[in-house]
Amino acid sequence: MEALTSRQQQVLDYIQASQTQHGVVPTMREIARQFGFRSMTAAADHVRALRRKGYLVHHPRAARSHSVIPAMQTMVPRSLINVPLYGTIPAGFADERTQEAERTVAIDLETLGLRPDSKIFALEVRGDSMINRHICDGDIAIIDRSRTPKQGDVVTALIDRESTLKTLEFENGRPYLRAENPHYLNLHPSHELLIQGVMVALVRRHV
Amino acid sequence: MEALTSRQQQVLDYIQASQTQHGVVPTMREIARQFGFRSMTAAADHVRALRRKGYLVHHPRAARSHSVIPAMQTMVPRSLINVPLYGTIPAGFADERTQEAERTVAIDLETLGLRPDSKIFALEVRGDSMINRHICDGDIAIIDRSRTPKQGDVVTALIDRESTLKTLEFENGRPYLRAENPHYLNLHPSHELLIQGVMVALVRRHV
DNA sequence: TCTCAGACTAGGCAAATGAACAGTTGTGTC
DNA sequence: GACACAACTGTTCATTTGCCTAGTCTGAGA
Repeated sequence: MEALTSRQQQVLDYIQASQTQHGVVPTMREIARQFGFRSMTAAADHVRALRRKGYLVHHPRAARSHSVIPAMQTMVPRSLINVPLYGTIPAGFADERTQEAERTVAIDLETLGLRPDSKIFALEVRGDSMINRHICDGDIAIIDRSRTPKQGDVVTALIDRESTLKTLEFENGRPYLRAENPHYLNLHPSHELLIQGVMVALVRRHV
Repeated sequence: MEALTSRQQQVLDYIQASQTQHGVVPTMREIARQFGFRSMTAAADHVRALRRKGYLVHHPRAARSHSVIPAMQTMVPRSLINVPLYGTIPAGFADERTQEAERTVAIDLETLGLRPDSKIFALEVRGDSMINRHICDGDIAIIDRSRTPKQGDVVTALIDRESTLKTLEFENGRPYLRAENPHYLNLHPSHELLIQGVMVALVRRHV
């Protein structure tokens, strides 16, 4: 894609910002006013240059008909979903409980390399039981419920009506949960092990 | 939200479809033509009803200025941006170099608690020099260039034509870069310290 | 020095467009 | 029957808006 001059970039940015903020593409006169042009031809020149270079398409003679073609958007169609973010997962959570989530996180499936049909939710990490796997208190774990857990996976499981993050291990064919911190004990379930999902990604806010 | 008549629903669907397919909202005359109305007032009446019932907003007298309000969008306004993801940041990178990024990452500004005017890019972490701060090889660091680095911040700085992630520290008022791994040496810059940005978040793909 | 493209000023035309007014028709409701 | 309202027709008007012509200025190359 042909490079833009700094002024052309400014105009493109303004059109794009106006489109997302007001939902409407600016007219030539609005562009001219925004940049202090006393003539609309200046704006028209820039828009023409942006069209020529392939950053804009438009329907001739139609009002406000410019469409920005963000390079990224056209090249990589992004699949974005909002997933619920739980502080702690209550016992027996199910799909219908989605509205109980306090917050949501926008997840880009492609960036994280996930399949579109994955069943995703997010869980805020409590404590430092997984610190040796570099999962810290306050981190947001992205959990896939549709994935079948394998040995060594970080999984979230229901223990004493609270869900905790642990590493799934096997001993003599029997699964148990290993904490990645020597101060924590491993959990050998007496009955059935209730795994809620496999951690597939992690997001950390750095203050 | 007030219910729509079937005809109003059809008009709303057409406006919405036109917006996503052509990127442009139809005019009154285009709506009329689509439905075979011989008068634009019919279209105008429907659009007016949709406005009254809260399904559309518009800027009076502005052409093609109707915006559909999908229930979801109005409830959760998300500010999502695509940021360039660099493997390594070449020396002297600047705004114009954006197109050199191999990939992009979709970032939800709200989830990460970032200001909308932040200048963000992403950097793939190489090596384990920050392992004691739980930043691993392969992690994606989200860097804000507009933030002023403070003591203790994880920053990316230009060392020997390669950018590395380090902790910013001060000794006798002079800044230096500390590695969070005892096997790595701290960097005391001889001349000027070139800090490219402050790490504000981290994303990790967990296989 | 000449040329060319980018970035503008100035003014104007014609098409595109929203909106208003005055009606008509059908459906349901009190 | 009176009334309200959705769903239209037909027409006109005032703006809004894209786009055109003509020309200036400036800096980078050839």
